[in-house]
Amino acid sequence: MAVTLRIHNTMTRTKEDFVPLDPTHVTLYVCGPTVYDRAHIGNARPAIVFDVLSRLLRRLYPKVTYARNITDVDDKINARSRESGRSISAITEETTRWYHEDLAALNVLLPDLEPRATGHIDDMIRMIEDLVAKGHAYEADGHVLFSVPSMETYGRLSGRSIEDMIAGARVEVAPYKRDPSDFVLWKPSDDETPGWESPWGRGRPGWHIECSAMSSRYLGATFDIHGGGLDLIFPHHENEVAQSTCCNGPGSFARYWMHNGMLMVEGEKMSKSLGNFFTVQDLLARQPGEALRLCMLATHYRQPLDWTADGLEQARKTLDRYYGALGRVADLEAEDRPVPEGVLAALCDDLNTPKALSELHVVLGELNRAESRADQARLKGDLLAAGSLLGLLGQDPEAWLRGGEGGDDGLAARVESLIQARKDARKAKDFARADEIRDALLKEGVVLEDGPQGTTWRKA
RNA sequence: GGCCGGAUGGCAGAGUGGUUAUGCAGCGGACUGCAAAUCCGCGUACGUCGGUUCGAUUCCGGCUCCGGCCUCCA
Repeated sequence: MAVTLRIHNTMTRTKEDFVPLDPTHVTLYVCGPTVYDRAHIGNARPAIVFDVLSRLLRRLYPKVTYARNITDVDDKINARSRESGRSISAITEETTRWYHEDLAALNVLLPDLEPRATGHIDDMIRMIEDLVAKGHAYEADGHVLFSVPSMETYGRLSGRSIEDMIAGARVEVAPYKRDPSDFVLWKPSDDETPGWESPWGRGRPGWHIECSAMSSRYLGATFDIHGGGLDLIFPHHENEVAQSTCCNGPGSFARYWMHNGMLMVEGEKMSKSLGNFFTVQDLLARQPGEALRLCMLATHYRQPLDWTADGLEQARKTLDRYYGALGRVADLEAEDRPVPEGVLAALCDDLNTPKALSELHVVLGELNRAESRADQARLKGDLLAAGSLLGLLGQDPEAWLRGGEGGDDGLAARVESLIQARKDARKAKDFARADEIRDALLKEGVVLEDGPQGTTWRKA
């Protein structure tokens, strides 16, 4: 491999060379959704970012196992069930299906594994038993709690000391806790709440234990990369580290931690109370998924991303340019090409997607300038190779430019006949009539473009 | 209050101890019957105050502003 992948490791707060535990098999775990509601645009960011990472890893290494969990045990789900009267499973199954549909629209590939918490309760119970046996957890009042003071290095990932947390604690401390910073591994369930039999009675797991149990089951006690949103560093990931390393030994668990930045909307914090809360579904009604994806990749994953209508519009226009160029060479078989060096180098530099996109623009310019068929075929190949690594430019150019799969045939036929009528008018030098046809179509959102091979059309 | 991150041209957004991406918008030109698309050319930006340096947007410190986390939010 010509290039070295470098990634910013939250654990060390520095950019490091990525050296996998096993160069023949790279392992990646990303925190997936809690399935109680439609995915919002903030949920889409890690999905897209780590999708690009997984595509890149597959390019660089012979085998990659990417696991992304589904959290289907959670008190928010329980609350939703009580409010709506619908069963837990109906809610989680429907929400999971929505999640898959939304991500598919964003061209996010499925991970290799998508373990569900409810399928791994036994693994979690075993892990909790182990932690109790090792003196890192205790039972109190029907709960099992992780004993934070039992772990010397607690707080390393999030960079905070136990004193900081006590000083800043703004949550009342449950009376059964030995220490205010202890957190729940297992809690009792009443008859109305989902529960599983355990050595501590009927109950359900705490939030953090599922990721520790499932990552260890599928990727091993020690694996390469763990990803998620910045807001998960504390407490979620810190607690995962605590559970897993206390169970499996120091130095185990994730070797590199990657966290994506948060999303803002039109310069403001995204929140339901401000009414600036977009679901992926809302946005897909306005713009194609590929435009959302490009918009997401136009900002580096660790930076805060300001989601704006303007930015989304710009992303769509950018794709119009790419697909316009690809449409002009649609009849040419693309040469089979490696990913352009500049694009690959940018992605290998801590997933610098904005830089990669600027390199892609260079290729676009070259394609637009290319005169020979050979150059065009080569550059088309470059564009498609880079595009597939980023999860972009995979559509049929004509379908994109004419408004996607849903375009009605009637429109196409009507536009074609008007183009013919305009052609006749132009031949007869009746430019007033020709312009009239063009203007009328433009009012309907159809743009005509006269080229050397005749007139083509696209949606505005 | 504690901990962390950010501030780049009209906008978005990379990057760099000295030659200053990329895109959008704008301006000029080529092409076109006119457009559109495409191509060519143009804009010398790095919050603020100090320090280090021959030289700082880039390194260090103060300040201001913005954002995140502080026990179940991606």
